[in-house]
Amino acid sequence: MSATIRDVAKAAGKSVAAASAVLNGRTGGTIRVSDETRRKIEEAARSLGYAPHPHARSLATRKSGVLGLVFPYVEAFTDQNPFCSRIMAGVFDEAVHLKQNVMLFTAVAGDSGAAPERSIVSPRVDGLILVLPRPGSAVLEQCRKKGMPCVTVVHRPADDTEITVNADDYRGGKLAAEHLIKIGHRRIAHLGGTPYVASSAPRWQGFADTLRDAGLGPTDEALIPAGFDWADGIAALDRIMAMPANQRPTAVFAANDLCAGGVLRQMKKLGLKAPDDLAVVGYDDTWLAAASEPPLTSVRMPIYEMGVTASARLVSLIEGHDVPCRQAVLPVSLSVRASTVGTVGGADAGSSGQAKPERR
Amino acid sequence: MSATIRDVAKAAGKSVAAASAVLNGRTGGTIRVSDETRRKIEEAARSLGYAPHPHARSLATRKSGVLGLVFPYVEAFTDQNPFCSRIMAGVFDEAVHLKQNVMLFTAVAGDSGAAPERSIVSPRVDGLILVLPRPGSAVLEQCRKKGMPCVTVVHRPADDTEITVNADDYRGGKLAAEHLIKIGHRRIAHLGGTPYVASSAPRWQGFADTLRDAGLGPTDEALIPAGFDWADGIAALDRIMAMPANQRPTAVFAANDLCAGGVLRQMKKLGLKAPDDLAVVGYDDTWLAAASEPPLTSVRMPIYEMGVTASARLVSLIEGHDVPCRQAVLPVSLSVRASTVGTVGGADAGSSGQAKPERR
DNA sequence: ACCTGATGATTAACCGTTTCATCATATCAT
DNA sequence: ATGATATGATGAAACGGTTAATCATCAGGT
Repeated sequence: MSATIRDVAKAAGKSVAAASAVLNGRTGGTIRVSDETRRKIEEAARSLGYAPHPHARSLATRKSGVLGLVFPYVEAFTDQNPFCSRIMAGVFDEAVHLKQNVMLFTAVAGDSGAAPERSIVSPRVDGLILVLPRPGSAVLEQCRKKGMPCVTVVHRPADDTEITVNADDYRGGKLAAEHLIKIGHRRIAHLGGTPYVASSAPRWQGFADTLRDAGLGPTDEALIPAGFDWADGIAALDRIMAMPANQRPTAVFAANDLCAGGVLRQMKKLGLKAPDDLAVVGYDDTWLAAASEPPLTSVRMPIYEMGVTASARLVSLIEGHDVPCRQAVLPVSLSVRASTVGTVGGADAGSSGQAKPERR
Repeated sequence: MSATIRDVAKAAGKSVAAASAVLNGRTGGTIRVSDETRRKIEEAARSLGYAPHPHARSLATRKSGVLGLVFPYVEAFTDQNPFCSRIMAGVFDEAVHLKQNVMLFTAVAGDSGAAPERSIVSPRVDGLILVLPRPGSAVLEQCRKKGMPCVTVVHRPADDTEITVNADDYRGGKLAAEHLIKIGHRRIAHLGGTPYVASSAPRWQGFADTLRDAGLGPTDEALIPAGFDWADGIAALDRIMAMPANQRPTAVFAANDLCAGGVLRQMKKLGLKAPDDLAVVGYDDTWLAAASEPPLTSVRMPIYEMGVTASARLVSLIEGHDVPCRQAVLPVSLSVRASTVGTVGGADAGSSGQAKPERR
């Protein structure tokens, strides 16, 4: 059907080796061609609409030009939490920029029941980006065994040879605590602490250390176990309201924007107003934060940039350059909005969250 | 590095043809093997940890086992609108079910500036799913030219040979209008009508026809041009409030949930309450609808199912079965919540939107 | 003794590239 | 003349599979 390199060579009256060299710009090495030959081959390729067959090329070069992006569970794409989409956007954008393709996987057995790591870790991809909030992964182990380049995202590294991309979770917890302390709060709780999620512990650490340094505990009540969903926020608020009024926190630092949204929703239902009755800080600073009512103060996590970084590092790895600093930790910042400091900035609802990132 | 089929054959003391036949279950045809030989080959493959090289196989069989999923713009993944994520979820789930892989593309030139259709329409994939809200596409043309199997989603087909997956947009518009008429509204506007988006016209048609059948217009004021973003909703409400009170609609049918969310937000800012001051109907029935305040009545579009359908049809096409009914139109329904009928169903905020779809 | 058909398995071509090893010719210094 | 070097180009072997064509052996029927 489609023209092959042999067709091009024949049409130009030259050998396939010459054609291959010209078409790949590899004419500086052992193979040399005259300008005349180059012209003929290029002309033939153009007029035949030649495009190299990716699989044939991959077979010969042992490079596929494909990055595998692996999410830990099937619901990743359909989550309310925009985290996965934004990671994907960053990974994809940078991959395109580096002329790589992206193939999608989830690290759970399909209905065939076959072990997914066997099919994911294959020459189909040159390397893998693993989004791994929880420790341990058969795919990761398989990568090491087979020597497949691999970058983990939101993963606590098992040892320092692992290439990781994380946000500065400790600092995130610290920023939230500092902000709430600075605006006068004295009883502050964290909704979070999911034990198996890698980023939970450092966030709590940063938060707790800051409270301690300010002489404010942390008390036993400072950690209210909560997950990352809307429903977790609703449940958490109910637990707070069930506490004796004199122990009840005046501010909370939620696990993420979605959880914080649940808190705000439940407050509204109970007739409470943020920030007066309870100040609320979210995490991630997705567009949800800017769109919620009232707009949510949130720790901005550079999710898109984490995706970009992961792609860039993986490609470095694939090309054989060892990446300089194995464990990347991207900076976080605080977006202050009305859920902690009343109305800010006049008529505007605060900045717009992370809706439309720019390329670097 | 990894074991090849030749290694397996050697270890079993058999030919590669026999090994290939056994390992692919192709032993009924021209090639026959004894039980003894089969056992030896299977044993050898297991002990060597043999896995076939995908590219070598693809090269020989001219099938890659990869579906390409093409979004029209780079922001698809990072959009506030969960539409693209949900399509992707459906496509991916069904692909996994059918033992296919998914590769991601966007139909815009990367920073190389090269025409994307040349690299997307390639033997790298067996077929393509094109999410194409707007008419015309270089990728689509290229597909037809090269004979690559191809399914479009949310696309108005150019001719009836095109395989498409759509929701019943006409009925969606009708459902929204019927609902609002039934609960007593007489001046109803549609925020939408984006001319180049395929689904806009039929939605307006269904809406306008229903109004007409009820003897309610549509009047000139019944169509308020608006796009699909939060900001479009805000702008639309401002336009409505600028109208003379006796022409102002008492209900609006918004382009989608995001747009409806913008309307609700702006209403809150102006001290207006839904549904008393203005009833609002959204479209898509994503989780946004259930989570907004008040919860939004919305036309449910089976987005996830559209993705599933697209995958299933593409695989049929690839396998050579012509699909029975070329233009699939999936049913829509109406999720009634408090933004049109005050508090519904007592304490609950209405159903939960389309958060966690089940596999069929 | 000879043909027929079934059974079990192999050989080799092919898929479309890349790339190493080699070759032919011309130029240039000795 | 002769060997060395540079230039331009080619043939053929990988890469790791699939598969059509072929072959060897043996049992059964005539």
